[in-house]
Amino acid sequence: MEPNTGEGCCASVTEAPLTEAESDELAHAFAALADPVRLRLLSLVAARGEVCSCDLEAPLGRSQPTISHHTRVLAEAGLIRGEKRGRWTWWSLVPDRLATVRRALGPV
Amino acid sequence: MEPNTGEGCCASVTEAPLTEAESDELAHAFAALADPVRLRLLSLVAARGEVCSCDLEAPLGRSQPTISHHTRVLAEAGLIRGEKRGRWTWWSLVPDRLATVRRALGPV
DNA sequence: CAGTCAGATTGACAGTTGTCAATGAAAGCT
DNA sequence: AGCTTTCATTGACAACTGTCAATCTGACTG
Repeated sequence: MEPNTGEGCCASVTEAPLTEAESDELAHAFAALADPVRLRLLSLVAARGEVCSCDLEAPLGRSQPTISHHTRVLAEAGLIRGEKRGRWTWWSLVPDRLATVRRALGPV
Repeated sequence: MEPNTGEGCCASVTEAPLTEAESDELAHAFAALADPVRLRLLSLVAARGEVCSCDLEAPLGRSQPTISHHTRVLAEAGLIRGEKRGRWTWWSLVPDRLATVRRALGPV
């Protein structure tokens, strides 16, 4: 069994004891997922493929600054990516990052 | 495509917009995973199969009340299960729960 | 029964987080 | 240039969270 160096492709909770660096990194990702508004935001982005911020306020029932806060948290965790086009910022998923986090919870 | 009722077996962020109930439930699970000490605790339990609380203080570098706090959070999220045998509480994973949370992050 | 040991609970405190109103910044329109 | 729209940033505040010292509860031991 490979030692878990903290730099590998797939740190997993169930494979080998996590290093501090790995657990910090993973905890950051899970923290981004640990809010119901952000989870619904994520599912809206997933459902529509691409969404601009202004289309999130109504379905999520939060103010514009709050939406901006949540998109930033998700983006900093690498789970979504924003692309500015004209006046709009278009948000989309980062599937690889989601897959990495998912794999951290155990064998596929 | 099935509507997401909030009572199904596998609410998923990437399948259909989450209901508020689903996102609350999921966020609770992710919040339990959103701490590096708890992630390392989880990986220790996974590595050894069964662990008693007293064996967690040293590797995690936290006091006994803090360990007790973290095991409680993980247990309330359904991710680990504690069984009292004599003076010790033995902790083990709940694989089904881990799988459910994992599946919430997308298709297998 | 008195003592010890594993673990839970309580209380306190500092640090973090979700929220919104107000403001700022950049792009497009007239 | 001036106005509007879209989003980001700042500041403030209440709520929550991780941590430990102190204490309490049970279970075993002698």
